[in-house]
Amino acid sequence: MGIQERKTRHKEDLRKRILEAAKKLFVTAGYEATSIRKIAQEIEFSPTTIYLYYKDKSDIIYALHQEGFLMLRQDFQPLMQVESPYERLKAIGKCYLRFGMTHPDFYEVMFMMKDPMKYLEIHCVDGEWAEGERVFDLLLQTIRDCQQDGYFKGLDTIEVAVQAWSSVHGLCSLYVSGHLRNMMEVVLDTNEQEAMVEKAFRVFVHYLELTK
Amino acid sequence: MGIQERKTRHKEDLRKRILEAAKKLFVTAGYEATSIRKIAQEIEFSPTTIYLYYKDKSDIIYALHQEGFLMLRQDFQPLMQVESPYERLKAIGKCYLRFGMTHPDFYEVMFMMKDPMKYLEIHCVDGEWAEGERVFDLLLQTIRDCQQDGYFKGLDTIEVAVQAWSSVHGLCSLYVSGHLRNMMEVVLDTNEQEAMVEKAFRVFVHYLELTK
DNA sequence: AAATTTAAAGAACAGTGTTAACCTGTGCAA
DNA sequence: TTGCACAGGTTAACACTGTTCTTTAAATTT
Repeated sequence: MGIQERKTRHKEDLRKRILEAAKKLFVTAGYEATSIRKIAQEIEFSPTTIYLYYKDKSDIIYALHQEGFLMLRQDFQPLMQVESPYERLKAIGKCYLRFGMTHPDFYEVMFMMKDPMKYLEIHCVDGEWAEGERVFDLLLQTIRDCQQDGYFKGLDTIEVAVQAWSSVHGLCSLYVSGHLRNMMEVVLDTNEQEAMVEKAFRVFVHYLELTK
Repeated sequence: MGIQERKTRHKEDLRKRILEAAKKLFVTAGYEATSIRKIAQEIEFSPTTIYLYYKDKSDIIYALHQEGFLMLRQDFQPLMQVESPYERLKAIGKCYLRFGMTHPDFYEVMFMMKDPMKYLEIHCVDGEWAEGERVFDLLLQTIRDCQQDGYFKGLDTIEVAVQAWSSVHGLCSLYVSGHLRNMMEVVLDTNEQEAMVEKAFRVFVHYLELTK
């Protein structure tokens, strides 16, 4: 049935077009400005049509959430080739920071907003955050490798991983939310927060080096 | 003019009652559920009356933002008596974490939401985030004291402070947003994230100890 | 050709922040 | 005492939001 195929393909196509329109609005105008009606206007369909392809708005932003994780994993992939575990760990940290700073909107959806996490709790069985798990596993494995090289002696792998994640996430989220910027303007009157993020990261790396 | 006084006092009173109603809704139902109309219903006034006392909604949430910083500073105050700078630093970190975990809604407004920061940019001259500055100064001074005791040798005070802030903020925000919870459920099937926050904090403290 | 399924749209509901226009009672000067 | 200005408060309305119910129109199947 070639007709059936073409129809389902067309349907998948529209589903994709909705997501593309949502992403366009999302990255240009931010989450606040991304409404169902504006998405509909973008693809020249009725707002209600969107509900034939996505359950609700949180379903769409969850799709973006997943797309963000795909991007992040693709950024991470080449780093897995780095042989030295510790250098790999540093590279992961740097890469994570760069991702957050170059895609602040995606970072917000992926790691800061409550909505996508609530979506998981409601729609999935329980905590089926596969995308997050995959990325975290990369971190876990790298830290395990570091421990075999003598780093993080006597420390629990998971605890080290959560702490490391918190540190880089803390920098990213303070950057994305604008809190770092405001603090910088007050403490030292500069708005070169990018430089400060890098410097703070280096301080963290300095701490890690002491564990060997 | 006793009458004039009573009137202005009554006006101040209503301004306070609006904020109290907003806070009540805020802590019981979260930010999302705190609407102008619901606040008005709570104080049994018309929604438009609120606009006679607050410029707009962001003005109200900024007031809550400030109130949160007042609470945090009050929590911090007794810690300033701790003589040992390093013990004081640890106490500040613990206190910050506890604040975020016991008042997640306030923490969100104070350190995670973009709105209050944007309010500052628009309404004030430029970066007049006095409340944040005060708290950060406490951290800065404590780290300076630590450095005199031999900690953080060869490191920049501000960079150390930003890094420390990022680390505890990272833990808090992952906790508040629910991301830590979801990750915990996947990696190790437990939802005792409070314990994990504490453990990750101890790992961080362990790092800091190595700088001496 | 008739019946049925399907995609899309229209209208509407309940909610949001916010503004302009309109009362309505109080205080004061003529 | 009358007229007036002004404060505090409300009503109605605008322009949005996400979402659902009902309806239309086209395509497919019988």
